[in-house]
Order: sequence, then structure tokens, then C-alpha cells
Amino acid sequence: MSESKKIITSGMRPTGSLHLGNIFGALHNWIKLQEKYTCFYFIVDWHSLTTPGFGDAVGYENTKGLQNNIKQMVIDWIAGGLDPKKCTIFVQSHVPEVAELYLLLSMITPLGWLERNPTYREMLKDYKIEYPTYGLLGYPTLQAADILAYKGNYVPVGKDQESHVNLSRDIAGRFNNLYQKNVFPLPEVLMTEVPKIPGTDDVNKKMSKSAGNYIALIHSEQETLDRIKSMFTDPVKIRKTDQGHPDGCVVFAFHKIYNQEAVTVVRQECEEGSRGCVDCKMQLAQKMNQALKPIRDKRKELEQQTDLIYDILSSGANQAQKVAQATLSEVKDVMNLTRKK
RNA sequence: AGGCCUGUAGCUCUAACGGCUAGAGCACCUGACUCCAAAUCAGGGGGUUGGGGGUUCAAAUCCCUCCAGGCCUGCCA
Repeated sequence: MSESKKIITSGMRPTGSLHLGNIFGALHNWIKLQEKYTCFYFIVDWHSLTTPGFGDAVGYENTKGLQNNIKQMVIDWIAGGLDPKKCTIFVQSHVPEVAELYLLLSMITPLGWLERNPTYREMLKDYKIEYPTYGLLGYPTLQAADILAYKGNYVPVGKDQESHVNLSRDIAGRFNNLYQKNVFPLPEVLMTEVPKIPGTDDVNKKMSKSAGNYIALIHSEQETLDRIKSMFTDPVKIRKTDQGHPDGCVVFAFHKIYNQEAVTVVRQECEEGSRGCVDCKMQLAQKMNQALKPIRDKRKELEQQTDLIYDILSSGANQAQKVAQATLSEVKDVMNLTRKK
């Protein structure tokens, strides 16, 4: 591990097989970053317990699908191009030092910071959480522990997570200040341009597992086709020959991603009424399935190699744990918590 | 630990005094219409009314008990 390399930390909630939103929103970025940085990528299983599960999703009251979700997600990370030789891949809870760091950080995290946290408030509103738990309020502190345990410099996250990283920086700064030691680097958001991936039902909505408007790597080509067929299109284009408005059309949004070379033609044909939505969808399905095929083939292969997957997670956890242990002992040192014997 | 409140379809709720096969909206699925999707129309699935016991000819409704959750008070830290 070279000293000069900056450290990246980032996590994903264990929601199972990746969908296109995850892939373009995060994974592609992660893959690029693993080349230049020391990267810690982990599955945040603890974070998935901060809320109740919605429907059959994982939450604190329903952890049934947790292990399978973790497995499917790691398979997709690797099938998609994360290389365990280039980055450290593991499960958050496999490094218990993070929990201890979380505890210590919680002692110095002002309650007001957490209560004021806009993401927390949105969470309560958007997910209609009537009875928030202690764990949910403390989410940013846990995230801070995730970053700081590995002394992360940069955190590649979306705009919605920006305030959390800012909180992590505040907590790190407060710790350094209180104990007059520069234990933690101050983590920064690494903003990157990511294409917005709409849901299959609405260009203005995000693709998400809970909304059910997604296409995942685990889906078959047929399933993908079915989901493309059900995509929302221009409501004023009733007949095949009507002039369409591609900018409000989900199918077109995906042509921009999977059919880049033909996108101007697609737009023109749609606008002038020489292209029907059915043809347009069929073409998209063909392009998308073609693009996803190598990853899907790889994921099928990996699914047969459970040992390999668990070995990757296990050696990832070992590597991460070493780093976290070193950080923690430093932390305990400055807080005078180190055992004499 | 005590007091009070809540529990009915995936979600929000209705079902007077105990009384017909526990209903509706949204969501979901199917069909019709559409190049498709959406919208619209038609149809459909879905419930041991939180569990158990009791009273009664008859319980979602009344009683007991347990479970889960919430609010308040107390106690401890």
C-alpha cells in the first residue's frame, strides 16, 4: 500500500442484485476509482438495520433476506468489474472495530447535529417512518465510523448523501480538536457526474428497488424485455405515426445510454413520427441485453462459486480489520482508553 | 414497574345498539382499447378482523389473557 495514495471509502446497502441505477450511479465510478486510489468498498449491513423493512425488504424487523442480498450484491460488484486485487471488498459488520469506533464517536457527536440533519428529516417524511429509532438518528455517526476507521479522504456519494459526509467531517474535526491530535483526515465528498437513471415508470423518478421500477443484472433477457415493454412513453403519441416527444420518454432516456451511436436518429425518427414505440422498445432491449450480457454471464459463473465469493469477503474483511484496528488503537490511545496489561 | 391508547386486505380506512357471505379507495394482476406504455373502461385475486380462551342462538364489536406497537408517569443509570 503506497503512502501517497489517497483513500476512498464507500458503501452500499444490501439490497440484492444491482439494478441499472446502482451501476451507473455508483459501481462504474467505483471501478474507475480502484485504479488510482486505495479503495474500501463495503456492504453496509448495519445501515440496513436503521430502518424498518418496507414490504419484503431488509430492515431491523426483517433480516431474512440479508445474507442472500449481500451475496447477490457482491457477485454483481465483481461481475461488473470491481477487482478484489485492486480494492478491498467486505461486509461492514465483519469489522467489529467499526462498531467500537462508532460508540466512541457517539460520545462526542452533538445531538443537535443529528437532529438537524436534513437527510434524517427527509427519511422520516419520504419513508413515512413514524417511530424513528436511536440507530436511525445515529446513522451519520455510524457512517463517520465507516469512513474514519479506514481514514478515508474521499467519499464518492450522490448529492443526497452529501450532508452525511459533511457531518462525518465535522465529527472528525471535533475529535481532532477535542484531543488535540490529528488522528483523522477530514473526509471530503468526491462529486462525479453520473447519468440520472430513471425508473421504468417515470422519467422524473429515480430507479429504485423499493419502487419496483428497475432492471437488475439478475434479470433474464426476457424479464428485461418485459420491463422495457412496460416502460412509460410519450402519452400524446397515440398512433405509431404521431410525432413524439422523446424527452419525456423513459425508453429514449435509455437509448441515450445504451444506443449512443444512434441516439440522434432515434430522436429524429420519434419526433417526425417515423418510429413506433414498439420498434423503439425492441431495439432498446436488444442493445441493453447485448451490453449486459458479459456481466450477466460472469454473474452466473460466480453464482456457482460461492466459496470464491466468501473468500473474497473474508480476506477483504481481514485487510480492512487490520486498518481499523490500527486506527482504533490510536483513537483509544488519545482518549486514554488503552489497557495497561 | 404502573396508567392510558392502538392492532381489520400490501397501504389508508368504513362496518349504529353484538345480527345477512366483513366492505371501499389506492396499489397489484388479467382483459378491452392503443404501434407499446400511460390514461380510461370492464373483470379478478387477496382477510383465521394480532394470537388464544370465554359469554351468546349469533362476536371485528362484550369479557379474560397473551403478544406487538405507541403515549404518559415512576424507578435505575
